[in-house]
Amino acid sequence: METAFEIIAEPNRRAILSLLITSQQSVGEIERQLRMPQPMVSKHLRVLREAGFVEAKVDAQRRLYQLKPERFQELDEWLAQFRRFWSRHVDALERHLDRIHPPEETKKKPRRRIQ
Amino acid sequence: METAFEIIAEPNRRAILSLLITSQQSVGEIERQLRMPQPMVSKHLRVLREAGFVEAKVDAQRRLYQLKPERFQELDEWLAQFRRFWSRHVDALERHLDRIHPPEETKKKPRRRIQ
DNA sequence: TTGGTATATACGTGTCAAGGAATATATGAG
DNA sequence: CTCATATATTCCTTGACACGTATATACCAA
Repeated sequence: METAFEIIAEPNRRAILSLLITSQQSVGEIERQLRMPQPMVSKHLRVLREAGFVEAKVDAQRRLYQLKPERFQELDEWLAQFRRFWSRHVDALERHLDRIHPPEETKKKPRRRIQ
Repeated sequence: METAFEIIAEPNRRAILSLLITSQQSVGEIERQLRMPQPMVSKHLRVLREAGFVEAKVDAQRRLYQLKPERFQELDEWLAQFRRFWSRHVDALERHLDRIHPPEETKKKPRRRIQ
């Protein structure tokens, strides 16, 4: 279990990460919100921490976990390779739809010129 | 193995996907470029095809595989949740670095004003 | 038909990680 | 100290899946 991809392959870990977007959370808070046994939460948090997705601050008996950005950027960079590819397709779809159903004259979202 | 995340957790599958960015490829071409046994290539391609990451066109005995965009967009949407979070951090880091080591007067990349 | 090339599938095996249960460690309160 | 709360760790079992080998299927050529 080394790559960022393997880490986020696990659904419960993704759930934890999403929870932490809003704000830092203690283990107990995560446990309650996700209705997950506490040892399971701790184990997933350990994986996330060792992988660099989160970090923990000590607060008395509690540990407050929060996101760290680096690994997300790494994922984003991999995806970026494909972005040019799929945006080509979005453009093609847009052109197609525009032909079927021409865009209205709205000032707000100027449509990209064809060619 | 249902989610897009599980599909791309496998390194060989990511390698195949990256290969296909440039252009469509036959199974044999992938096999040679990745130095991977042919049955392994076929099996990973099956997973990728059933998951909607690629599609195959028949060309005589060969199958030409190419990328499909939808699942990539799905991954991107998940990552997007975190983008606002990590860009906050990039900004903070930039401000920090600027304080340590003030930016030169270069016309090309105007630095964002602090506050 | 036979043979050759290209790709897919089936089967057996080993590894690895997720999950559950029990227990350990740490900190605070009284 | 003792008890309670919060979190971490250990042990075990089980299932999934990646891989290798062998074989099957598909298509073309002669």
